[in-house]
Amino acid sequence: MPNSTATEKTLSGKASVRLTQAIITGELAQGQKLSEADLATRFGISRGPLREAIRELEGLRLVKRIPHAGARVVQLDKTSLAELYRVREALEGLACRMAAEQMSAAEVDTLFKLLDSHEQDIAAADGARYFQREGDFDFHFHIATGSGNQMLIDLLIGELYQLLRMCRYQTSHVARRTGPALKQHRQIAEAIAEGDGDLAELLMRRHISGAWKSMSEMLDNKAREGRNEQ
Amino acid sequence: MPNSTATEKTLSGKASVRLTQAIITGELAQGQKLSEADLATRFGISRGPLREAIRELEGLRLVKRIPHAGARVVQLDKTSLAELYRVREALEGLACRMAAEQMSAAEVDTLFKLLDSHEQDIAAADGARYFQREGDFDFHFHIATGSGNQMLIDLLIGELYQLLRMCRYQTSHVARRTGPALKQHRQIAEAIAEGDGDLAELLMRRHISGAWKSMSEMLDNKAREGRNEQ
DNA sequence: TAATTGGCGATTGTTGACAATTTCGAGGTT
DNA sequence: AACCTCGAAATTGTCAACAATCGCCAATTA
Repeated sequence: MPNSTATEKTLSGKASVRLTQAIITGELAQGQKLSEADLATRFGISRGPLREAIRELEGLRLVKRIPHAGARVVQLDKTSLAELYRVREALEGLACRMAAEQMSAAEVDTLFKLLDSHEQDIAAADGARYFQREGDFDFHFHIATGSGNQMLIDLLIGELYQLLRMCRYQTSHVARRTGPALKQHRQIAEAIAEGDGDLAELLMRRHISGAWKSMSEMLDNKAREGRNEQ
Repeated sequence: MPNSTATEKTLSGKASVRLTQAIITGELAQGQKLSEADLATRFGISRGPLREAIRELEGLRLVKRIPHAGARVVQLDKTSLAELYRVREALEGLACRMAAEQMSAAEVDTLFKLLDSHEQDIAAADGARYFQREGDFDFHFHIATGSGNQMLIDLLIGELYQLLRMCRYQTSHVARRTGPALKQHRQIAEAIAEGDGDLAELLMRRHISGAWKSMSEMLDNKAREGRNEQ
């Protein structure tokens, strides 16, 4: 529940969060065309606000619009995901370094509490699911915010994370190793607590490039399965 | 003339580029409110397309919108600029590394031709002006494009560079040392030509952090002058 | 006199009808 | 049979009127 923009009172705002949800959950499939008339009637609003909502999602990079040809949900093929992770590594690396340099003691404390909470969730029955679905983002969210760099925060939370959520949600059915990830999170948190910017950035970059490696393999497996099924 | 989006046939598209120009040149001052009715009549269009244009600029981070309270041109104070340059260093560093890793020979050639052209412009009478206003961007544009990472390209060209252009255009009256910048550009281009990603990233980061240092000093001087005038 | 509240004006949000453009299919031609 | 052209339907873009919300100023009250 990010909802960065505090715009939930206006119709276009409501439509925007609803559309975002629909896209992230896959209710609107990747590459699917967004018919203005259809969606407007489905949401019970006029086409005006709906168009603005679509433009808002365009800003979040969740849809691509072509004049006179309509808007489609963005397509995340393997190439795009590789690009996304590469950019993410650079930006989150920076965020992590800045967080280490200037997070307040209270914020660091919250960070560790987050980790404890996640550990418990994982111990629980369906913890793995929860962790991979949204819990993981709490950690990265908190670090991004802790960077204190508003532009960086906007870029990460407002754009990259939406795409990541979409990708992750739609591949959440496959198993994931949550153990290593949590251990890496702890290491990162400790580097931040010690104010070691160099180490914090290094660990975060390694964490993300590892996540990409894992995701990349998974996509290959999925592609192979798909071929075999046919 | 970036105009990434090939949308110039629709009214909202035209209004968008016109607004962008007005903001970058300072014809619309920073922090100024954008009245829908006023701008619509000034552009000879209806409020509908104009609203969409404003939302487009919101995506470029050139305006900030608050529901029921209107849109204002973004305010670039020193803090925001520091944030911008920090993010830019990370992203252009990455772009430069990737460009070094995989730019084609033809692209590298174009890069050097660009540098030659810039050198001549500087030699000319008002070369310094031209260089600082737009010519410099050609160089960074080309490297961003050469990274081959579409997401990175969108982020740099679609968002960061617009803000930089605005900032630079509006401070273009002050003197700038163009010599060192051009020399650094040459060094970067050579690192790219040799495929040395590490060096290319290092040099680009240094180039940008140096640019920020120079810009930062200039802002301080300006602030001091302002104080003395009063 | 200072703070509060009420209403008035201005601005933004929303709507449904209308215009322009693209797309898709039918028909004819080579 | 394949290709091109033309036209109609569907979709997007634009408009002007209407409704809702916010900010400001004045009147009122403690």
